[in-house]
Amino acid sequence: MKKRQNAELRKPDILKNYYQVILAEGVEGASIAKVAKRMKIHPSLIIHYFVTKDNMTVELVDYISKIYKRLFMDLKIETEDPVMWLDRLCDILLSEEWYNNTDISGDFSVISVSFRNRKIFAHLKRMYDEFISLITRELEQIAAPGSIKINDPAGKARLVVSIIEGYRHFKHFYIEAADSEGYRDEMKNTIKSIITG
Amino acid sequence: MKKRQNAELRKPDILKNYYQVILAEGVEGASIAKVAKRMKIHPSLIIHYFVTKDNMTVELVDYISKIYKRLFMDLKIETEDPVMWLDRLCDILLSEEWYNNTDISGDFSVISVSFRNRKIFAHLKRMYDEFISLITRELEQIAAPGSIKINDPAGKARLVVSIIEGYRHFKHFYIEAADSEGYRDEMKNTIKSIITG
Amino acid sequence: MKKRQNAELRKPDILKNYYQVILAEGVEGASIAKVAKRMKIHPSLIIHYFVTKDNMTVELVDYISKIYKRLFMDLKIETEDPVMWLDRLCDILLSEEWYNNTDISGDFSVISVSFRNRKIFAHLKRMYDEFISLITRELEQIAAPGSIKINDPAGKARLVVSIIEGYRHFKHFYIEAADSEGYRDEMKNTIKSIITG
Amino acid sequence: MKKRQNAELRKPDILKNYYQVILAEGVEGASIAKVAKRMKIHPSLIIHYFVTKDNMTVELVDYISKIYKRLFMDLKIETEDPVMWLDRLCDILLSEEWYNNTDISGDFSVISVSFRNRKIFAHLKRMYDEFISLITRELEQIAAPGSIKINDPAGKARLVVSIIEGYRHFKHFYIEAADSEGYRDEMKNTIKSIITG
DNA sequence: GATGAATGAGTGTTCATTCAT
DNA sequence: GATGAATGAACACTCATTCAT
Repeated sequence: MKKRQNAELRKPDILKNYYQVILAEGVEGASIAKVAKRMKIHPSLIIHYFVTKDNMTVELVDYISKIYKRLFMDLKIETEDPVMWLDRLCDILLSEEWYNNTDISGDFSVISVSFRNRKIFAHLKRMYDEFISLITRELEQIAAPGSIKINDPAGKARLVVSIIEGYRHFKHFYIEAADSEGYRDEMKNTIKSIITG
Repeated sequence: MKKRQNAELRKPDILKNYYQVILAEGVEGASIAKVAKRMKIHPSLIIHYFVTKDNMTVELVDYISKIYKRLFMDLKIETEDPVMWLDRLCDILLSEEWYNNTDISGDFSVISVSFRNRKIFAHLKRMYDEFISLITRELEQIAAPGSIKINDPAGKARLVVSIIEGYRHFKHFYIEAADSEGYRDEMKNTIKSIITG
Repeated sequence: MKKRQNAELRKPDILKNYYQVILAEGVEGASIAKVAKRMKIHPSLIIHYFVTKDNMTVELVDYISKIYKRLFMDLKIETEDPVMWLDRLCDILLSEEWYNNTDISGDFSVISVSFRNRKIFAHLKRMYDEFISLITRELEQIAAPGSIKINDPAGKARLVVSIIEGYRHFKHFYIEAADSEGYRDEMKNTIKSIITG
Repeated sequence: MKKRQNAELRKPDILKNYYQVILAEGVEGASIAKVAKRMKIHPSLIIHYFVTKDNMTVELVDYISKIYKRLFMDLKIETEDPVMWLDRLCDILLSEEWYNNTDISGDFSVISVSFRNRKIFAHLKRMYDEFISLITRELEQIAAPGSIKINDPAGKARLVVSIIEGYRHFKHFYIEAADSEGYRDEMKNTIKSIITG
């Protein structure tokens, strides 16, 4: 009846479902049993693959990291002009699409766990590190031609990431606010002025 | 054995302990039993006061709100000069002290719950609304004398709050970074330029 | 706010509500708390009146007995002719109205408790004894003129009661059966032939 | 320590013990924990097999049905003569042995639940349906030779079942009555006259 | 008479996990 | 690889009851 699969295939599948459960019910509501039910497999099988729930959560962070990274790498900015490139980059990071693809609900869930779980903290930090490097590289490319000057691109990247996080954080509560577009514009200007300032 | 108390005294006491448990073990680890154990009372007494755990969590948000508000109201900025006032305000919002008093771990916990619990969402939003009004009022006072011009103080306040949240969010992962002070300075400048820009 | 009342008035009121809860949720689902909630009073007040739940249940049986007795006493058979009287009596005991007034669901609940609770058993038995006497008296009156002969009216009454109980018992499962009327007719004939047989 | 068993063996065993607990303490007193204690297994194992208590109760009805059916099927009436067969059948249905084997206390418990639980109602009704068919078939066999005439055997069977239920119901309260034997005789005559009448 | 505080036992159920198959 | 049996701790919550007010 059940197809035999190997870990390579099965594990990401389980993680995906685990993440879905977390999105639906939060860390406090997620359990191995619910993931198993969702997948119509036996809970023991999940243990078989991940040994402990804790383990699975750690691997989940890496799974999310990988997805986010791919998401960012897939960004296509179709211009060579540094000014437009920068503009486009800001647009993307504040876009509705990016906001929706990067699931802030799930992020908050795992981040909230990271306060008490060193491993999760470490793996999440690595994810942020990677994100910052990616932004840094972008900034360096933008600055390369010389028309735009960016001092300390790594430091700027950190600022940018932190502001984006604040934006997402804040947006959760004010998502439907009438002037959300005006708010986003202000955000964008802020980021741009930080980068070039 | 039985210390007889009333709701007025007991409820905040329970909430305080509930919060401590959440800080120590996260929402996913917090339970009525653990709170009761901490207080050396019977779990059912907690139910007696709050009827459901959900209820208690909602009341916890209000409890936190009240504390944050008082924390902010108690700020004493001892100057009359608008420029220094603004400087001091930024200092405070980014200060180690403020960061430590406003427990981001707890915040993330309840925020992460707010994604799935409408009541908690509403009560948390009200807290943010209040925080924004407080900042708005500060900005209006700063702008009142005329030496500093602040367009749309409410909008600015929102930006500021969102940036502070991003700062706290980010700081969690980079708290021990060598140049955290430099980072804070950049943050402060960013905020100041946003307000006056 | 709350009107002070005395036991004389309050107790039957509580019993009435207790009975309603049993009808709605069965003995297994009935609790002091639920009765209190229904009446918008404090559970302790119920304890104050009845001391224990067990006590209250025993008093409930007497309360039901009283109602049933009154129900029977209020029957008005408007004829003097013994044959018609008997006919009418059977009609009543098998009538939809009687069936609905005597709540079999509640009866089963308390009877099922009577298997393990001696007091309840005793009080319920007394109720049946009374019912049998009432029927016996009816039969004696019917037989008095001499046109109808009834041997051992007390024994007959017992048979009648037992058959009516079986009828009610059975009806629960076959209440909507198409030929329920035909079934009732057969029942009626059976009872009549038992009485006069 | 752990005796490994499978559902096929374990489930009826649990149901048997559940029934015993219900007999001893009623539906209102029966709990998963008590059943587990009785069996010296862990309560969660019961949940493992039945998922919910409700489920278990439904399955209990089927378990009882099966036992009753087998009880009836095992009846051996050793005669070929229709008159004696009928006589013997009535004897059995009113016998002390049958009364004791069919536990009326348990019956009342589950019946009282059936008023509020549709599933239990349905499963109990099916049990009665089966019992009625069995009696119907008996009556048809009795009538087959032609010496005894039985009109509408199915309808008669229903009457018989309802009277037996009334008998059992009533007997609970008058079990030790001095003339219980006389009462049974009258019952028997009533039933016989119904069938052939 | 009426309420609220407090208890402690008990409820059904969920959970992560272990082990045998 | 996959499932089912089994455990034991924990969960939120309900219960009847006691006591002080």
